[in-house]
Amino acid sequence: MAEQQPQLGARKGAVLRAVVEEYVRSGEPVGSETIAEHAGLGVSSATIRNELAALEELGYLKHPHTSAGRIPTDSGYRFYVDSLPAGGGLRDTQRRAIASHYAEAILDLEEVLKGSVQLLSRLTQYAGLAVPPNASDEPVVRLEVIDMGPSVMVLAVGHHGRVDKRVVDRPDAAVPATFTRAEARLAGLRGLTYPEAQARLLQLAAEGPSDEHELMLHVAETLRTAQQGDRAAHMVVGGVANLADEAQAWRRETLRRLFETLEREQDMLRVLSDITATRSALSVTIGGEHPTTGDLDASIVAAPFKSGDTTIGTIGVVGPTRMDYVSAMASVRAVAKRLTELATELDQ
Amino acid sequence: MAEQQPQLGARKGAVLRAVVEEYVRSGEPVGSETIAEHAGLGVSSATIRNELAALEELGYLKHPHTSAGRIPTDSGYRFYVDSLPAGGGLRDTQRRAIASHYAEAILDLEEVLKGSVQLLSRLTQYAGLAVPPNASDEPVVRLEVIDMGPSVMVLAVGHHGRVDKRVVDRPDAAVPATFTRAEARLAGLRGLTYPEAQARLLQLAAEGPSDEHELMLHVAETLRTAQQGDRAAHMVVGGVANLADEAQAWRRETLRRLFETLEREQDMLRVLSDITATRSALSVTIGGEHPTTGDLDASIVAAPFKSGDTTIGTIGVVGPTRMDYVSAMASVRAVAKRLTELATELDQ
DNA sequence: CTTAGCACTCTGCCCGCAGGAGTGCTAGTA
DNA sequence: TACTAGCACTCCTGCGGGCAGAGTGCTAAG
Repeated sequence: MAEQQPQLGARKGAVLRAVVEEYVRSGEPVGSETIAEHAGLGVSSATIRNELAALEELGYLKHPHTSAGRIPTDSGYRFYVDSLPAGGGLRDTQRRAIASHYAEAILDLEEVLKGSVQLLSRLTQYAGLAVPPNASDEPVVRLEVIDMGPSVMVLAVGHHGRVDKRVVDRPDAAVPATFTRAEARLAGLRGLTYPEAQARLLQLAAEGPSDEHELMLHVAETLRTAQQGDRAAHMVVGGVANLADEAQAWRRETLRRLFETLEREQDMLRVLSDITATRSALSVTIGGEHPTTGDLDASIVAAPFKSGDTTIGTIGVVGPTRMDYVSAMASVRAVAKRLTELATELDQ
Repeated sequence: MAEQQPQLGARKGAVLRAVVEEYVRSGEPVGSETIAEHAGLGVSSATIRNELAALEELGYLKHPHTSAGRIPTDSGYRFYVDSLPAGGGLRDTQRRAIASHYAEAILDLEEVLKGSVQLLSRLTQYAGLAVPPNASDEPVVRLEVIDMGPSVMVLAVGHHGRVDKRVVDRPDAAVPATFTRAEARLAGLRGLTYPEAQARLLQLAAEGPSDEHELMLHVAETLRTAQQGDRAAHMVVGGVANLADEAQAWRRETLRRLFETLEREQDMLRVLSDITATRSALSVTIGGEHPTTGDLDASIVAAPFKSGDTTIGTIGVVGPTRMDYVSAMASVRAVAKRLTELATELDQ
């Protein structure tokens, strides 16, 4: 990472880092004097002023007004984040909180995710969010069509513990025996992956007796949604109250839009998948780097978690661009790591 | 309702109603002049001032400071709400929105609830919330124990379309045949209600072979949680962004606490069950009338919905004490009515 | 019982001003 | 050449005073 960023010269980099850290800490625009005193560079504030002017020229800093200190731009945060060392940054209290949170074994991945999102929001004081696994590579362990009288419930259980249900109209031609036969056929699909089972079902629907036809199509449809769009219905969000904290300087209107965005799960899912598609490990999206976060002054720190070698989901935090990136990144990294261990273990 | 409230005299009542309506509309403390002009009582502002002073004495109004107008106290809102006529109050646009929302038939009650909560939040501009049915009187239509390799998934499906799952440790003594036998036994419980099935399971666990013992206890436990505490996991909340709107005068800190409370589902569930336990139809809780809403300046309007004659859940909205009660009550009443129709129809 | 009239109170806002923070520049120094 | 001290300048912020406005509460009269 640190190699890819434009060269700035060691001191400019140090000054920029100092501005970011001080601004994140205090929330006030940072002046040359403060940096000269605290950053330990051994130069006077006048020299710092020259550097600050240069950094502003380069687009890393900005000025609320003439006689105020500097605050970082999105690019400034970007430079800062890219210049951070790859690991570490976890405070001892955080490390302990993580350890004790996962001390109790929970077997249901969905529950684990909910807990992890809560944990992240407590660790960082931002909002936590997670995209649970979708069902592409997972084997199907159970498919059912349950006669509910006026309707039919279609149920699919995946090997990772995923359960999808849909309630659909009862086909006119269906009689009790239809369900018995259908279930027998469905039992034959166990062990196939979702896409395989879906394909096979379309075939069965075409071949099988006409009263089963419709049922099979419903099951196929259930499997299809389980593989993609339906993830939305299961996005996990927690700790949003943190975003309303006074420490976050969001204007009321921006805050409202932020909450709206968090509720439109489709949007958040697109952001997260955009993020994790481009980068394979821990990724940070800062303000305007993504259109959705841009006009919200929000940043997202997210990391994928895996089972074995395949990525099965994403977990992260949302906070203000003026975020404690060190702590957020360390927390997300650590939680994603634990999740990967857990998921790998649960699946084996 | 209107009979139970303390007698005030017609004009005092009219003045109080005028203050509430004007304050809800404008958000500004209301002065005697405004009322004299708009309320159409045909008396001068001086007379109104006397009435206002009396209403303040009685605890229905308060004064931010000497030279400001009046705003209602919680008791003031209470009087206002109790004096409202029992029905009506739905605007035409709202009526149409409700009709078109339910035009498309959805069979899954859980999905219907999510949609209804969204609908309510849009209708009222507050946050919607709902407690879905628990599983006390419902017949069990399917019970399963699924061998997931290192763990076991217990699955219970209720007749209303409810699905409960739990992932538990795989008993050491279990072999594949254990699951086949267990499922056969579980099939025998179909049609029993949750408590009946639970009782029967404890019996089966005691009688049955030892390798099934543990499985049966897990199933019994799943049924138990489905009947009570577990409801928390399914509380539906929507439109919380509305609460962050500038129109709502909540201080930042109060807003944060409000969001925290909404996230602690247990708390909200207790509030809602407290509410619906005491009143059978549409109920309104205003600020300090309940400890949880008291220091949040929040009110809750909620109504139960039923299937046939039994109450199966609750739906409502949360907003500021300075709420448009007429619109909120009408919307909640109408949505609860539709839900009752739908649930009754789905269950038959 | 109601009302007109009026003195009084308190807020909100505008204004101007002083203080302060921070910059940018220039000239001098290692 | 790179740094620094010094200083003029800019712009925000906070504060006090004064003024207009809203609204009350009281009194006295109808």
